Amino acid sequence: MAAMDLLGRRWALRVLWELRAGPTGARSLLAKCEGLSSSVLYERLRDLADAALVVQVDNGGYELTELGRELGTSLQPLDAWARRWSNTLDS
Amino acid sequence: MAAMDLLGRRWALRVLWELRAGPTGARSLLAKCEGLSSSVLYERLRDLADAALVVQVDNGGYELTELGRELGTSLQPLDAWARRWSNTLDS
DNA sequence: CTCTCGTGTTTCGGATTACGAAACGTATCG
DNA sequence: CGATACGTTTCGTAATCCGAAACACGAGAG
Repeated sequence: MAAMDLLGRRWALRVLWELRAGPTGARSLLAKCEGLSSSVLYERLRDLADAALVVQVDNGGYELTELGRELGTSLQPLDAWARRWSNTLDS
Repeated sequence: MAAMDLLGRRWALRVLWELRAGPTGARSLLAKCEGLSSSVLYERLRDLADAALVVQVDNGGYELTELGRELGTSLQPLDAWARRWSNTLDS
């Protein structure tokens, strides 16, 4: 499964996750992802760009491509599950 | 997002992915995941077990828990997307 | 019983990757 | 001209991963 090789890399899924909200700057991504270093972020952004899931916009920020948004929506059930799981951890 | 910290680790998602098919042995998982080393596999299996997503069965193999199966089904749209994406790579 | 084969599992040295802070280039605002 | 904010790169250190080897255990065969 080729998609897993890409999404399995550290922070790849998380970065995609954050980009679902819309165009986001690099420094903003770093702020949202606690523990992510800038060097790794740009490496992942290149990975995702090479896979045609992300493109860079005029002002320098990043946003999902059509393909990336499709992946984003198919991540929605995972989002729902993660929220439920997060709640069971509290109790 | 706590789920991302777990699933963001290398091979974590992929191992879960493979376990959706049903109870699977460790050596079988190594065969399915080309490039995965045994040391990392057992580390991930421990991670997933600590998160109550995976349990070890009598004969030594591994299978998803109820929680793990829920996560598995929420991965189904991602599965469908990955297949579509894999096809676009061929053309 | 013993030998063999197929498991799950651990160990460890070398290779790869990630971290984290610093710095560079550029643009904008006062 | 500073000062600030941003995208980006660099680099030494730390963490992680790979990969092969080995160990432990059980099931069958001879």
